[in-house]
Formats: sequence, C-alpha cells, structure tokens
Amino acid sequence: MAGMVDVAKRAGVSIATVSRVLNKSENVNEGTRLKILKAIKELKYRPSRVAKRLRSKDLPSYLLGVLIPDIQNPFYVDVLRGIEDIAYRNNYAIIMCNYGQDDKKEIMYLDILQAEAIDGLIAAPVNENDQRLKNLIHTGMPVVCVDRGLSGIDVDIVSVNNEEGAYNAVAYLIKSGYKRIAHISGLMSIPTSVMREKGYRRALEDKGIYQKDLVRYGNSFYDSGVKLCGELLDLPSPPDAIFAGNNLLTLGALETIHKRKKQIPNDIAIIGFDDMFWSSSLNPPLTAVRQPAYEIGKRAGELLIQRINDPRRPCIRMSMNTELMIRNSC
Amino acid sequence: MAGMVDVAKRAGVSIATVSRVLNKSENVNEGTRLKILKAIKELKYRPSRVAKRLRSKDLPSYLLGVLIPDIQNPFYVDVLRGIEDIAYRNNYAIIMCNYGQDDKKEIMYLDILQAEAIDGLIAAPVNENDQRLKNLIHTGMPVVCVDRGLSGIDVDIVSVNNEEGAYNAVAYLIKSGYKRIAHISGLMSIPTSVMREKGYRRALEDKGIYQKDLVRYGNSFYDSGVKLCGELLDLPSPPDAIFAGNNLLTLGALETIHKRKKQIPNDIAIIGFDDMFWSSSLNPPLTAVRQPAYEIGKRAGELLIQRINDPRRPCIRMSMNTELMIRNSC
DNA sequence: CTGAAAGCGCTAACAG
DNA sequence: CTGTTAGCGCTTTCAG
Repeated sequence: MAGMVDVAKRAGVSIATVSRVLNKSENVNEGTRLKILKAIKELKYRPSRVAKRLRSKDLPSYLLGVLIPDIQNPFYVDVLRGIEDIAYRNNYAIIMCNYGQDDKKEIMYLDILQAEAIDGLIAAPVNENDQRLKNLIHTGMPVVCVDRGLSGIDVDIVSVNNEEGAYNAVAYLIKSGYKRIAHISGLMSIPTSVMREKGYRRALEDKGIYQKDLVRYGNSFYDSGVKLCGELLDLPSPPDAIFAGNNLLTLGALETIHKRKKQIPNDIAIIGFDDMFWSSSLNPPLTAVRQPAYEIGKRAGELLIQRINDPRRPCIRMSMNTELMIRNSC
Repeated sequence: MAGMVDVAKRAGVSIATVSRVLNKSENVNEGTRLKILKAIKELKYRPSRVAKRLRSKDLPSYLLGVLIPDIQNPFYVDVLRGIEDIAYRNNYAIIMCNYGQDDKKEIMYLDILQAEAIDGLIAAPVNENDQRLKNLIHTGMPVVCVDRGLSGIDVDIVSVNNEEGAYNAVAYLIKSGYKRIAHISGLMSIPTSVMREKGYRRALEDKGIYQKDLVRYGNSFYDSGVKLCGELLDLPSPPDAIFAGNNLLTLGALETIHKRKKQIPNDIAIIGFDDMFWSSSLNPPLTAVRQPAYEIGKRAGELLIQRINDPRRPCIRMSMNTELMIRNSC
C-alpha cells in the first residue's frame, strides 16, 4: 500500500501539502492540488485511518460500536438497520457485537471497542446494573442505550412504552371477549419483560380477572415459547388467549399451537409483543404490538452522533409509542 | 486513558518491558512481571489496538469485514451468526457492512475496511463481476465469498448446491401430484437466482411439463413476492403449486395467499427456498429447502482465518448440500 | 533480563 | 502557499 510519502514524492511536494489536500484545507495552490490528486489516483493511495486515529485522539474514528443481545431476534435486526442507516449517512462504520447475554463475550467486545478507540456505542443492556457498561460511560465514552436503560446513571435512552403497549394489547383482548388471558413472559431480569408483565397484569386487574397461574416465565427465546405455550394448553382449563412477551416467544407459541392443530383465534387467540415485517404472512395474520424498531435505531444513531459532537449535551430519554397492529389472530 | 508510559513509570521499568509482558514474552523476571501486572490493574490500562496496528503491519488487527447485501434477510443473519461465532472464538471483531445492493455504500464500506487495515473479508457479492471486490483481492486482502463467487478469479467460496436444491424441491412437488408448478424468482443478475431457476426448469422439463408463463421474475424482496404471487393467482388457469426463490419471496407470497383466503396446500401449495428457524410457526408449517446458513458462515469464517494465517494456501471451493424440510405446505 | 531508540503513517503547529 | 518537525502509543532490534 502506497503511503503519503510516496504520493508526496511523486507529486514533488512535502507530505504536509498532501495532508492539506486530503483534509480539504483552503490554502493550497490549485496546480499543486491537481498534481497531488493525480498522484493519489495513480498510486491508488488510501489514507490510513489507523495512523490518523493514532495521531489525533480528538478526531473522530468514524467507528461506532453496537452491542446487542441477540441478532437472531428480528427486533434487533431492525434496530440495527436503523442505526446502520444513520451511521452510513454520517460516514460511520459499525462494529457489531452480538453478545448473546454471555458475560465473557461482552467483556471481550467492550475491550475491543475501547481499544479500537470507537467514537461511540449503542447498547441494549440485558440488565440495568451492567457495571461494565457503566464504567465505560464514566470513562467518557459516548453511549446511548436502546430498549432498556441503566440504573443510577444518566445516559441517553431511546425506548418504548412497554407497559402501555402491553396494557393496550391485553385490553383489546378483553374487549374482544376473551376471559382467560395467559401471558408468556421473557426473563424477569430484563426490564422490558417486567414492564410488559406489569401492563398485562394491570389490564387484567382493572377488570378483576387477573389469575397468576395463567402467567408463565421463561427466557426470551423461541424454545421457551414452545414449551410454555404447551404448559398453558395442558392446563385443566386452558386459556382462551395468549399474550406473548416478545416475538421469539410468539413464534415458539405458534409452533405449539399449530402442532396441536388448535385453530387461531377460535380455539386459542394470540397477540404478540413485537411486530415483524412478515406478520401478515402468518396464518392467520398476527395481531401484534408494534415497536418502531427501525425508528428506534435511527433515533439512537442520531442521538449518539449528537453526543459525539457535543459530549456535554444533557441526556435525553426518548420514549416512543407502540402501535397495536390489529390483524386476525384474536 | 492511561498509556504504556504511565504503566512503565508506575512499575518503575521501561516501556519495552511492559510491552514484553503484554506480549507474553518469556524473558521477563517474575518479580517485574508482577509489578507491571499490578500497575496495569491499578491504572486500568488497555493497550491501544490502533497504535499496535500502526506499528506492525504484519501483526493481525483482529478485525474482520463482513459485506452482505441484506441483513433483513434471515438467511444472512444466520450466516452472520456463524461468522461471528468463529470470529469470537478467534478473538476477532466484525465490521458489519450491509450494503443493500447500493453501489455507493459498497464503495464506502470497502474503503473503510481497507483504511482500517482489516485482516480479511467475507463477502456475498450480488454480482459475479464486482470489480471493486476483485481489485481488493488483487491487493492481497484475504477474502472468502459466501453464497456466490466472483467470475474469473480464484477465491475461497462456500456456497450451496442451489440447482440441486431447487431440482429436489420441484421434483418433490411433482411427485406429490402437482401439475402446474409456478416459480417466483429473484433477480436474474444474481447467480443463485439463475441456478435455482435452472433446477426448477430441469425438474419440470424432465417430466415435460415446463411452462414458461408460470415463472415470474422480480427482485429478491418481500414486495416482489406479494406482487408476483398475486399475478400468478390471477392467471386464467392459476398454478396449483409455487416454488419461491428465497425466503423473502416466500413470505411475500404467503401474505398474498392468506389475503385471498386460499387454503394451503389445497388451493395452492408452496415450497420455499431457504428455511427459517420459525418455519414451523407458519400455518401450515412450511416445507422448504434448507440451506445450512449458520454452517456456511462458520465454514467461511474458518476458511478466512486459515487464509489470513496462510495467504498462499490454494483456494478452496466448498459446496454444501441443501436439505428438503418436509412439512405441510405441499 | 532490561533499556534506549527508531520508526509505523499521519496531523498540526511553526517557520519560512 | 509550502516544508520541517514533533509526536500519537506501541513493537522491536540492538546494546548493555
């Protein structure tokens, strides 16, 4: 790879001048600029971001970290798309860290991100007390949280009104005449899970029909949905509707329902938290609480870039609304 | 951020010695090593990968690029997961480049990857003649292609036997008694699309029942599936089965089928290329050609790391088999 | 076993 | 308008 010296030599100037045209400084004679540009072309020269970054720590690295728990979850891929769009528009590249709730992995990734001197990080912490993330923030690293916050620390957050979304979903179920409404919940150590369960419970309690044996707790993955839905269906008097805590759980529950040849919504109704772009491809099309995942990613990206440019801007907590996508599963 | 000098100062040694313990060199007195380790702890020192990389170009950067066309396609997220797993095990982080068939984006990403001095790249080129990618390879950058190759250039490839997978799927449809088997194809500029269409056609021609008005071409996205499936259903004598060219097309087709209240498989059967972990959640559960996407990613990751460590190893073309996942949609 | 010193490729004063 | 030069944080001879 040709370096700046090669270009300078070829153009018959000093490296400083080369640097100047590269950085679009005004004070360069048009003739020399052209010569240099020509040399750059001929040598296929590309400036090394590594050297640049080393030299000036105040200059951006144009590298962003994204720390997400599960890239297999369509919600996160939409968030990621939103982030990526904004990143691209601002010339940032993304280091993707899919840490799958694995501590060692998170440690390694956080380490790398720091060592790479990224400009900022977007993170979806699985738990509010993630000390490593907090440390990173104390370090001065620009961070914005997505989906969930971090307790006891001021940080930009873009999330969704989980409780209200859940409440509305369950209220809709009630209004539609369902009486025994079950809930398949994700891990209760995850803030969103507890908010959703809270909304679910409040809707039911408002009508005085909450029954705690109708809620099942698992992790946040597909298998959990399969299994917990099975348990619910096996009950002496099974539920007539299910509110699933996230899209993986919904999908898992659907597998079980279809396997047992239950008709939706006649035998069992279902409503999911998290919409997917192919929810209409399900049979029947799924009624779901839509989180504006792509938008969340976009906003988070914007917030992060703002913060990078102005580290002292006060923290913003952004809460977006969910939307009940009414289709035919209940 | 504390630097090596700070550590050296604190431990009362020179930076050279600090570097030695960091790089696990043998020749360090146990006492000094301990002192240094202690200083590192106390100062929370983290070596800068940037400086390291700048210094020695022969040392790995532990950064891999992944260039994929569409992260919204579940196939690619599985590939990505496979890559990520291998990367993680080998201490590599990933710069994710989702270029969505956008030329400008590809240019920018390729630029960044080079400028970041990544160790290697895994790419799924949308077309076989991607000159930029070829140039990158000529540059000496370790690259492995996934899903599709690059014409006229020797490069590691891990792909799938698309033609055979398609053939088997259609043969299965024929064996099941379907007579008018349609095909919704992705962009014909993408090599995989042409291979799949070829398999489809061959299976039909083998039985002498190929009808070219039953194949519809679009791009490779959801909307295309929705639309083309609609066209097919509108035919004076519509097909009795559909073979969809990828999972987005399948999902799109399903939306249309459900919207029109057609029963699967009685009114119309469907078989998709690409399985998804939630194919069983569909109603009826979808019969699909499974590509071992995660495995593909893994193998690609392994191949890349091999190549990084031994740039002169001869190129390997790996073709993996598809598997027909028979469920209830046909 | 340890230290001094020379860069890696680039930016940013500082001179001219 | 342009060149000289001092580092950024680290690895790596080369001497001790």
